[in-house]
Amino acid sequence: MYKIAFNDFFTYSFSLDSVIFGFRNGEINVLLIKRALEPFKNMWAIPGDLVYPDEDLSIAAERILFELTKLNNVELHQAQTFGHPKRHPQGRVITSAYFALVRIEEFHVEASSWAEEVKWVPFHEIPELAFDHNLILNSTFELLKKKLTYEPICFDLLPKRFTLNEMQQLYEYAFGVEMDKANFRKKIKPIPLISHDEKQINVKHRPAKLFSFNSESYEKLTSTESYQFKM
Amino acid sequence: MYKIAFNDFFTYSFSLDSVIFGFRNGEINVLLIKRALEPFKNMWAIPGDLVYPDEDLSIAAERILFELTKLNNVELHQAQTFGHPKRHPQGRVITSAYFALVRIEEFHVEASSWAEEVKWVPFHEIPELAFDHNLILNSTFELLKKKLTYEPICFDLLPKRFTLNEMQQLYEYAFGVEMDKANFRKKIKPIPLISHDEKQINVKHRPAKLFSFNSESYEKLTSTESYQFKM
DNA sequence: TTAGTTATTGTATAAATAACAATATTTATT
DNA sequence: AATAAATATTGTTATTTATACAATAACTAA
Repeated sequence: MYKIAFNDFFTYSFSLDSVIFGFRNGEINVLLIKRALEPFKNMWAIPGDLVYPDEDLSIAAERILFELTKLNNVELHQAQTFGHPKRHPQGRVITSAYFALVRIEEFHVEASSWAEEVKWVPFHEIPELAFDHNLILNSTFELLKKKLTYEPICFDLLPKRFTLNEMQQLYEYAFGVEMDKANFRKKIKPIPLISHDEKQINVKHRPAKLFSFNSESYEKLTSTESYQFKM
Repeated sequence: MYKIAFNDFFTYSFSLDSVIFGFRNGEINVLLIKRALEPFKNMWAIPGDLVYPDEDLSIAAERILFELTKLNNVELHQAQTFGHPKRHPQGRVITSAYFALVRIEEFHVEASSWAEEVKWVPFHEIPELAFDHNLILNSTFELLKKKLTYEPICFDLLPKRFTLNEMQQLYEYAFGVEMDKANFRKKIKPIPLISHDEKQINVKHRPAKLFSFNSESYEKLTSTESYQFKM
């Protein structure tokens, strides 16, 4: 049993890596950056960097994401922490994954700092990434799938006003299954949606009605009744 | 925007704290230790300590748990990570919570190293703990509750052979609700259980039949069919 | 006007949920 | 041995939810 003085432990670094999910053309996308720095220079990665010694984690996650991609005002949630001693070639860097769900069309992204490029990539077309980022991404996607079943987070990915078919496509893409249209609509009956008088435009078939999530009504339901979102 | 050299970031420390859950007398218990060291000397805490610079996280979690409580061979799972800059009075220490589910009666626990005492405490009777351990414990209990609904982990807490009533009590304690006996039995029908010819002994009423979880059958179900554990 | 395409609603059946009643098996007591 | 007390176990019924598939409606493009 070896003994180590307290200060010997202060030889770590700590980073945060953010998985930003978006939804476009029926596909769940992930925001990637191209690294302009060693290690893994020119490889794609999820945006992440080291935390300042006095910085709270969620603050740091927002700062880092903004520095690399100019993405701002997104709600970041913590996922898993990865700490294999050799995961970073330059030293012991433990990292926590964060994730956010955004409406792609509402946000501007732009490569900045040491990010040479940024782009949205459909989850099922993700290339080999720097560090253990494929591992991080896969584990975070699993978390997303779980949350999709018991929290109304699909509405953070969908446009403010969406068609029921878009909502169905999101679930179909996430879980890799096909669903029956009629039954899907029955299943989501308990979810408080606002049905608008508006319809799709510029589609070359019968346009679908637009809906939006009624978050006020959802808050009431969850606080008063024993309502539980379920998909 | 201030600039920091890479090495300035290596001023962290990293710890792991383990929440060990057990089930006894109809109550979910948590294993606590009494700290023999500053800071928070003499306060109760969940077992945790610093990670060695070259140590993988899950290995470290096992080592630390054993050093403090002599608890061995338990399956630890990662929960949330806590990193508030002021959470540790002696420096920047980020910590990841781990948790395990054990059968109290099968394991020997014993205070060791800088743990002065160890004891099992029912979750609803937890005192004020050192550091942010109440926060960690509560968030990990929430995670446990979620997992209880979609994974057959209650069987890691229950005795190898248990009565259906004990199983029901576990869920009732976790979720703070009363359930109907008859309906509970119908609800768990899809779960593969082995019904034994054995009964409770030393009870002063009609003894209940003993069951055990059929994990082989469960593995088959999850791999072949589209079976999903659900409670 | 009509074919093509997708949106939306309906119907019938099976399965799961929930509330409550009834019966069975054991221990403790007379 | 008979009976009360306590808990285990199974049944019954009505209601809701899930599943498969059919039918109808609304729009575009030709």
